Amino acid sequence: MAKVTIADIAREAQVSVTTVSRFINGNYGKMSQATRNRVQDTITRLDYRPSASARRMRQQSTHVVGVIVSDISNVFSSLLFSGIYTELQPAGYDVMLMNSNNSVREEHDEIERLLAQEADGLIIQPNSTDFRSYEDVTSARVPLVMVDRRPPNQPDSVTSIVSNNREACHDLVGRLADMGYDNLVVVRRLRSDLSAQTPRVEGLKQAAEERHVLMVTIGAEGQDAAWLQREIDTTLRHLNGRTALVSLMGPTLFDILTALRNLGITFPDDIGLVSFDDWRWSQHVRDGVYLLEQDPRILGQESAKNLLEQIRAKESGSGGNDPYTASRQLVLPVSIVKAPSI
Amino acid sequence: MAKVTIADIAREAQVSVTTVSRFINGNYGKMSQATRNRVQDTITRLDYRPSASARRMRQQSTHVVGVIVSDISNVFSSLLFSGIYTELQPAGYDVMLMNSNNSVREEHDEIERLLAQEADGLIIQPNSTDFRSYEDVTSARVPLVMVDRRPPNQPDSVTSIVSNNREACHDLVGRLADMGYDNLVVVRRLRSDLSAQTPRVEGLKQAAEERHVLMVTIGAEGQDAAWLQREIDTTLRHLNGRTALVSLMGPTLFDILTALRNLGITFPDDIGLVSFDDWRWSQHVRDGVYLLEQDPRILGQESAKNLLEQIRAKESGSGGNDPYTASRQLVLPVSIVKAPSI
DNA sequence: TTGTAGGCGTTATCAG
DNA sequence: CTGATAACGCCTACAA
Repeated sequence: MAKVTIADIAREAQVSVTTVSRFINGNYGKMSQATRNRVQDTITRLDYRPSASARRMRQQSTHVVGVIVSDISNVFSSLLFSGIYTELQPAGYDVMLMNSNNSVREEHDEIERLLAQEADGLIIQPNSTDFRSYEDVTSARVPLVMVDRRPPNQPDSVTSIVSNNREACHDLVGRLADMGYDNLVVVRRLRSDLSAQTPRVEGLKQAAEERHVLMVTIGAEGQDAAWLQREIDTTLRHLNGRTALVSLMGPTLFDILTALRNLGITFPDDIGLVSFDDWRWSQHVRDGVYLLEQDPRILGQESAKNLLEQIRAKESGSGGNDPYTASRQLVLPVSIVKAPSI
Repeated sequence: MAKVTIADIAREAQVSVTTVSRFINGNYGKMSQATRNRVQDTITRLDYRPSASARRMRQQSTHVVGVIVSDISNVFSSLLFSGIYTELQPAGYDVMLMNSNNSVREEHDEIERLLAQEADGLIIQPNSTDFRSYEDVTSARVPLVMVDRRPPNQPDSVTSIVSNNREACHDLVGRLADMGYDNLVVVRRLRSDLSAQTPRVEGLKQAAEERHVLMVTIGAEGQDAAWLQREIDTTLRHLNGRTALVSLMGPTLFDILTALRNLGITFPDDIGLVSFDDWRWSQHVRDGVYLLEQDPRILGQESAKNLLEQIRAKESGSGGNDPYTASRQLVLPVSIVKAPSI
């Protein structure tokens, strides 16, 4: 049973392919009710479905959008995708999702694949600190949104949607200092060259200097929970005064809690504890952990909305068919989930 | 700057399109090193990328696989996707991900979209209790894997990959009875017609009868945390003896913990607590919650592996081009994460 | 209101 | 080793 095509429908329904094509595209305008019904019936009878591949050839748009996240098993990514999908699906776009695994190389491959798919637009959570990694996209004039992270040399002509990590961290230190904390132990665990943790560290560092708080950074990149535990233990032994532990990402909080439990360290009695995380499971740990929280779903929605605008700008051709006239720089607020862990 | 095609390369490199096409597909077998280099250079110079849409037209396969999950914001779904992607990406397949939102209607739409995309195969976490919802797929002879849930009337000719929910629950009751529990309060929260919770309830119920344990089910469908709290409170007041609370899905555990805290009920002192969940955050709640756990990533990997086999079976044409000769019925074990909450 | 025919970018089948 | 050319399934001027 070979695939049924528009020609088959035309023959069976005794009409021309043009008529069938018009029907498919909803141009009933000039079509007698009779033919219309006949075509409809034949289509359902033969179980015909127009080939998306063939349509793409004749149109400039594929109605496919590509999304590359850095780690799909992280809750952040799935909520981000959820937000993206919520906007794109009703608009008639299908989404190809790729996981770059925090690797610049894999990311590059995936960008090429999506360009080969002629995706109408790309949303990327980037891994590279060098925007040149993404110039294949811009030089093809493909609508592009960079979300969650921003390469330092990214031009303003490309959309960026991020959280105000830096400021939120700055404010956090102010609060900790006001509460009487003397030291800050920051646990960082970078997984890719480019990370939202970087601006966070910067914000903490600057504020720590301003407020004369001692800041120690534990770089736990590639280290396991046991290592982290030893490191925390050693570090705390060397510090005098009141110390707050800051976890720069959710998964790290998990390891930190294990370490603290094993070490018999409690919060907020022995130390203060703060973490970035995008899901509130930790509110059930003791009396809850003080959180800095993003809303990945909103990041996703805003990304998708802007991407659609770029696509429209490109199609409408008003701005010289340049999608990047619709680009946008957006910084969303990090919100605070208060809890008695500090 | 119009899109550069294979013809442009041919012209610039002074060869025929055939040669370029051969180059693209890696058929260097019969090609002088000279032309080969010339083509390569021209391709990079003009920044040429073959059009996936056009290739699909000429081939029977699209190298695209469609995945429909029931709720992408659930950790289960993202880990499932992660497993699927891990297998499919290296095999050269791109993945379109769709979220059915636990809705049979949306799911149906998405199936149609994926069929229109001529996906080489579909992996579905189904919402419908009636397999006829999926017959559009099978009648098009498109490779299909049903994962996590199984419609009662699904034929064995279609791959099913699920966990042994029923047996795991049966065993659980045995253990609870041995430990001296008299009552079982089961919190169910179905979100779609078809759910992995159904076989779980069945397993619990059967074992409860066998072991003469009293089982009460709280159907929290569509109810919020406050409602659940009241319901738990009332139920517990009416029970004599030792009671274990069983949560049939992760998100519900979250609400249950809130309720218990608000009610001042502790575990394992006042009651026992057990939950299904696919992520171990709850090991940090008190001294940890006893869990029944699936590995969604493995479910995903197995799904993808079988899908690839079906695709190969179809292409090789050995079994009369029928992908379903490679179908498989697989039941993976639920594992137990012990913790002193019972 | 309906039909004809050419072309979208690629691959496969033949010939050289 | 390389080329010419006919499909693939659909859309859209242009005709009728």
